[in-house]
Amino acid sequence: MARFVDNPSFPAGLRVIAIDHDIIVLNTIEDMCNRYHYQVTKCNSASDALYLLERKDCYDVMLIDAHMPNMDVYDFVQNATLQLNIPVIMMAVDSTKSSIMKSIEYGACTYWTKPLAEEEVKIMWQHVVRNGSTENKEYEIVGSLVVQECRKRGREDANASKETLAKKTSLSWSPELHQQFLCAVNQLGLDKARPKMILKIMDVPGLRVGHVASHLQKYRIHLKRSADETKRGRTKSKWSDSFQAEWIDKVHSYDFQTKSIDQDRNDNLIQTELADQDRNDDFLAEWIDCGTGSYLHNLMA
DNA sequence: GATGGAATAT
DNA sequence: TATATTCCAT
Repeated sequence: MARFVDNPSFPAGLRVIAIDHDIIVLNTIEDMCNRYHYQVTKCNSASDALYLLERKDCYDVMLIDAHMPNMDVYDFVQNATLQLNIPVIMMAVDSTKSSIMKSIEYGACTYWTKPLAEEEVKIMWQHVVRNGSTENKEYEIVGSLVVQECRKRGREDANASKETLAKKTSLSWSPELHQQFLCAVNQLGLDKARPKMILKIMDVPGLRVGHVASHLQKYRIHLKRSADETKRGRTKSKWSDSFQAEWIDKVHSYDFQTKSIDQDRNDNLIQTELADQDRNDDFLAEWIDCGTGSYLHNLMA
């Protein structure tokens, strides 16, 4: 975004990558973009798209056909948005509610029905501005996931695949995401919670079973350590204490103003608030004990 | 083959 | 350390 702030000619020069298997569509897009002095790169195959997107920071916005041959476009869009932090606009002839919803769910910022309306192209830059306003030096915010940019920039081979894009990011378990995780775990019961079910209950776009499995593993280790400490009579180890405090503090600072849309989650937050008012110290213990006492008991036995 | 979980790598 | 990935058992 910085490149636009002091640029009086903006949005002229907006860098657009258009991906569609149909050359005619690409040419139409190019014509329209030219009228507004956008700089267009046309691309009519999945492999070209991957190749062009290998280098980051080359485009401000991506237009992509929802039905590219030889490509799982939704998966691609998901990975591309995570990695590139640019707005993605999906295009298709059909505009059923389900396809629009799916596009948005996978990270597209909007969905255009073909043939494209010139007005849409004209105001395309607004999506870039909106996207940029959520920009942060360290994080990209994608849906409800926060993804840390990968620091390493290893060389990549030419046959870049979606994995190449996907592998560069790592998920950060924000307090709110952890909260959702806890809700799911408690709903299932800690002893019965399995990654796949947790994932299903959390229902967070882009979150994968591997993410959950890894987090669950860490979470169990934390619980076990905490239980061991208690067993040995040391009230609370500095370590587990700071872990608890960290989550609690972040949850507090995060969300009590921005209530969740999701009613379940809202309820959980309210529950959290009440627990906090009553006994701040016992907050996490109460929360964990809810339905998971037996697991803790087993650990401590 | 799908899944879960521990071990291991990054 | 946090998270991702691999490896092995079920």
